[in-house]
Amino acid sequence: MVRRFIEDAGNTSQSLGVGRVLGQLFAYLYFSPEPKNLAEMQEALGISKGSASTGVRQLEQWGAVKKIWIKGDRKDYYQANDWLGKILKKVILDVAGKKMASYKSFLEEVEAGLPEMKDEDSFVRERIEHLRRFHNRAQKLWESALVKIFVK
Amino acid sequence: MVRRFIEDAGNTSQSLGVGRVLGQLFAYLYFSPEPKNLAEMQEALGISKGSASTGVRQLEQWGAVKKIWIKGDRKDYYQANDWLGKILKKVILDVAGKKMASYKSFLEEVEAGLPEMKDEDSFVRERIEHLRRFHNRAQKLWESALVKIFVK
DNA sequence: TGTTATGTTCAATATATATTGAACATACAG
DNA sequence: CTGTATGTTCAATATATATTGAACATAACA
Repeated sequence: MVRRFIEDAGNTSQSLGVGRVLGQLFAYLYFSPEPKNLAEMQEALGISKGSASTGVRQLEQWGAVKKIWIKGDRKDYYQANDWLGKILKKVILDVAGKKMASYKSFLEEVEAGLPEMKDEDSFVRERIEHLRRFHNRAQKLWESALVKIFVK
Repeated sequence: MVRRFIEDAGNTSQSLGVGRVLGQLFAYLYFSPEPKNLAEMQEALGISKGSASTGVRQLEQWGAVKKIWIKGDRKDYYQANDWLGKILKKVILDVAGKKMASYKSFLEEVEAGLPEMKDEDSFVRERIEHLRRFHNRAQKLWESALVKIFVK
């Protein structure tokens, strides 16, 4: 049963756009009472060493998982946190933030190209002006959303 | 210059996760004073007939573009709308909505599997309970966000 | 210090997703 | 009704992204 949940979680994380492994890893740890090491994750999920290592660190960066030291054991153990809300916020901030950045750099390129533009392209200039005004509003909205997310 | 903007828009839409063609198409129409037909789009962007057709209809569904009839001409012409805010909202609703749906169906599967679960898995049951509570809160938040987006 | 167990990196590869284009559908003109 | 110009569909293919795994790094211990 739990095996199936993990499988489903992998499919879901995949369609959410963060790759199959992350979902599987988190679900595996989330449903495990004891912390697990990389070898166990690899074995349980049938994934590679590299994926387990990379994936679990990504989860850690999102605060989805914490590292546990077990004395006398060289291996790194990991356990899922269950602050689901917190985790989701971080993931959204991270993912959406990257998208924001990509969009912003597009706008910067447009603005950089603007001076080179011939005067006859007044329609284009106007549209760019619209775009810029929209960008300013959207930027402010996004920043206030960031504040809300962080404060709450 | 405008050619470059269109190119950039394609790269941006790609990294935003909606494919290169949609960005190119919208930018092309957004910077064109006159409406354009499918053949022109195809020609200007170097894309296939299929892509032009499919892409422009997707844009239309998002309200990013409107169809124009020119009398005496059999072809369909399209023109960009410049309600950028409105468009962005629709796109986000659509994209995020699909993701929501995928996540929701995951949760449904988990709930469906629950009765089959052995009693000894009390830890798993507890975690599922957490998950469900989180889901309810998140669902409400999402719905209120929907309302805000639609009302404003 | 050298040996071993573990974790990390990144070029090669597999997988998922977007795009193409040829076959098909549609509708207007003659 | 037939021929032609246009739009659509979807299996094949190309592209972008995620995953693998062998080589490398690191640190604990003898």
